[in-house]
Amino acid sequence: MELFLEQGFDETAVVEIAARAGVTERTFFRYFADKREALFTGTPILAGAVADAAAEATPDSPPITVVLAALKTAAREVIEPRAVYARRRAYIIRTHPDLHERELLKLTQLADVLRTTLQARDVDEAAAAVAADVGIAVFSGAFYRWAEAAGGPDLPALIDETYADLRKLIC
Amino acid sequence: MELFLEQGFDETAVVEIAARAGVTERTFFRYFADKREALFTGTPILAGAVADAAAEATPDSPPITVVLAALKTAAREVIEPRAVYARRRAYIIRTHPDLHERELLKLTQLADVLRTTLQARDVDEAAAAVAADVGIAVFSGAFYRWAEAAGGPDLPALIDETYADLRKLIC
DNA sequence: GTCTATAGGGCGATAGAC
DNA sequence: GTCTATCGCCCTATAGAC
Repeated sequence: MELFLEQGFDETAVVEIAARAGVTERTFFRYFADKREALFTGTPILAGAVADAAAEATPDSPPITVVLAALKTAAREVIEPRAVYARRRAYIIRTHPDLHERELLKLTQLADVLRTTLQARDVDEAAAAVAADVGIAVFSGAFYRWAEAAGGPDLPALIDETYADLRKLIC
Repeated sequence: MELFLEQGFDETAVVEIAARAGVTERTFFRYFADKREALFTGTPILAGAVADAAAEATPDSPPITVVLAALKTAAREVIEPRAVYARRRAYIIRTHPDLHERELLKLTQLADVLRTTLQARDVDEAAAAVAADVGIAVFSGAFYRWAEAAGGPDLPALIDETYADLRKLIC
């Protein structure tokens, strides 16, 4: 992140990152499948928090409630405590299409985690898929607003607002 | 697509594609920014059809109605007539993460087109954004189901079904 | 069209941890 | 003595500069 902020993503070669970390280029690629992956080490942590929160939800809650509550819990536990880092990272990603692309892939993987967790709670496949996708769409919209406006509402509040917008639109 | 189906995406070098097309490698890169782009020549056509259909919708229709109708029209006009091609292409993309990634980016660009079109019709920014995102989520879920099951319902019908699932979930 | 940097993968050698 | 992390050097294809 230091180098990406100093020089830009494209202008930073893997060999430079490796040098600053005190390893060789080859070692970098043992940790990260490609250069972009280095900005996504947090994804499994977020995914784990989301899965845990969803698994622990009270039985018989509607799937969309489970999903949104899990995302809010994860936001509170893993994103808010690293707010400065998360906003810097979001800025780099937002300004580079290749990274944006990778982020979108990670978000669908987060949806997969939610879908699987819901199915393990006996939600049927179609409903689980829709609930997971809607949840991720809401989360991602809310995260975008949150990252833009430091000092505004916190992320769980923005998730609620974004979901309210959605209900207003289609109900 | 011939080469990707014969040998796989990773196993096909740009120089092979260029050779089969009777041009040089350099010429390939004049047409396509990268190897993946060659599978997305249809995106501007789809985006154009969506934008046209959305712009022509009857005034004062609710935004989500405009969006879904535009996507169904575009599906009928540009995807269904090329169904065999579209399913082959979807198969290649689905089985390769790098291509899946690029597809996700193209879908967000399609959402951008819808959002802009809605705003030109005096829909307010937040509502336009949500309607566009929901529309694309529904479209993409429906397209996935359609691509999986040749011989099943057509794409517009699946868009309606997927949207019905969504309403059942959150209304 | 030519020329070049860099991403990214393969593989054997080596050094330290347990 | 085994296991794992890193290195070092090889290679090719992508993609960008001119």
